[in-house]
Amino acid sequence: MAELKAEARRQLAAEGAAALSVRAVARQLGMVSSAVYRYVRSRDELLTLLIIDAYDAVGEVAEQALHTARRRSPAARWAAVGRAIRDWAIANPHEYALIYGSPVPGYAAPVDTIAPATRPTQVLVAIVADAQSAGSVTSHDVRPVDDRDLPAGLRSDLTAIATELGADLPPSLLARTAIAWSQMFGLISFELFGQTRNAIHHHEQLFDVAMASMTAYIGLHA
Amino acid sequence: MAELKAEARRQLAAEGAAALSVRAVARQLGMVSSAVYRYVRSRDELLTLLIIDAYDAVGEVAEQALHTARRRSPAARWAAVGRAIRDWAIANPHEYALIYGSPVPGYAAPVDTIAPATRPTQVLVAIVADAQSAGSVTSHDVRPVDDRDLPAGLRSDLTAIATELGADLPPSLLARTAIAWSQMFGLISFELFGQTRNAIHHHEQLFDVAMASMTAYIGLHA
DNA sequence: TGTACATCAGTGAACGCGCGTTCACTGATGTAC
DNA sequence: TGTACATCAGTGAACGCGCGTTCACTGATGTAC
Repeated sequence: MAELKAEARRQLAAEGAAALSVRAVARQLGMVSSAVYRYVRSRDELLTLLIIDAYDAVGEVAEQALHTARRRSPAARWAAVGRAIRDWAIANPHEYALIYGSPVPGYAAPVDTIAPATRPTQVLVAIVADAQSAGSVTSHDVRPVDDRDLPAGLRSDLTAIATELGADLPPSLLARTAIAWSQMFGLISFELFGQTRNAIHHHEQLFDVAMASMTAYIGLHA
Repeated sequence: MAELKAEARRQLAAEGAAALSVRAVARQLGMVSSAVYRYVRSRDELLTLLIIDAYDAVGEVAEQALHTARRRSPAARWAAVGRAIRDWAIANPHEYALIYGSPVPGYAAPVDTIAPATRPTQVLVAIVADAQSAGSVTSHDVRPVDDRDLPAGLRSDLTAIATELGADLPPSLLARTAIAWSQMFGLISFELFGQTRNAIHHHEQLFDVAMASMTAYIGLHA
């Protein structure tokens, strides 16, 4: 089973999710294709395993980075986690694409993927929540400044998310966090998917500037 | 030829890029698969046509939105273009995924796609450049405030981009634009690719808040 | 200690499928003299 | 006005391929009495 997953991961890394096939995995493992069905109900289930693994891997990396940076400032912690996620994405582009890229056609993510999917997000939210409860989030003039800047529907979404994550975060702060969070993944995706090819060459520098910028935008102190 | 592209687009919309096949297109058109080769050298060329069309479509939509909002404030123009891009993405999710999602495995984008790919970006940059040359960009305290906040490598990338686009933009301002730009596409991708499923339900409201937030961040006045 | 039996990993053949691409061809339409 | 010829859109068969999945099976390993 471990070998199967390892080989599937290898093929994912080499060719991408679309090219992942039960037969190729079996071939590489020196067995007949039907033998794989002893371990896995279908190709989709194999894909699900890989998706969960990928979320766990990036979640692990994020948690590890936060732990290492735990004594530093909130802004430094956010940047450290961001950099760790980016490094992981660059090292594992197909795994990144599998979970943060376009959905695999015809594949519907089962419930088992939900929990691992939230791991990296939880790490980022925890940084902001900690800073907030330590009273160190700076107020500034870039909206949403406070909860009155948010329409009711969005405000209730954000309140529900905060409750779900057990974080005591005002919706406006969580909104800024979500915006910074999507900025981060947007930038990684642009870099990885080639959108900035021929234009940006110093991606790491841009990423660092973006992290500094976005932490200031959220209100995390340096 | 027009019918061929139309049918290919229809299949792309229905099933996604991975499922797009020469044979299926031919079948739908009531002809034999080999007939398609009279119009198109290979499946990859067909894909390239669709990619160019998609970039042109979203570019067109962005340009149109800017034109309609041309008398409004820079911030309102940015938001209008953003909303237009998001609307287009929601209406054409597979086309969006084709150009802004994970790259199609085994497909290498040819040179012909470069020019159309820059169209939406150019619209956004133009808004900022206009505001800048009108002297209406607000300075603020979120880095990068000025060019000294940028490392040399990134600064030269950004200078080159400004020159390329014929825009007179200081690197720091272009950096903020790029960050806001990737925020916007990150948010659209998260929404479209299901990353915020079960958490955010009022995507449009979040998007509008993000646009307001990011224009303030760039320094565009409302 | 030895035997009968169950479990389990993996085999091999087959199913029906769709794919991209090549190739020699047909028959209708248009053009030149 | 009529005929010979070229162009062109599309045909039909074939190539070789890889895929997911099912099914009855074999043979080794482990377990119970």
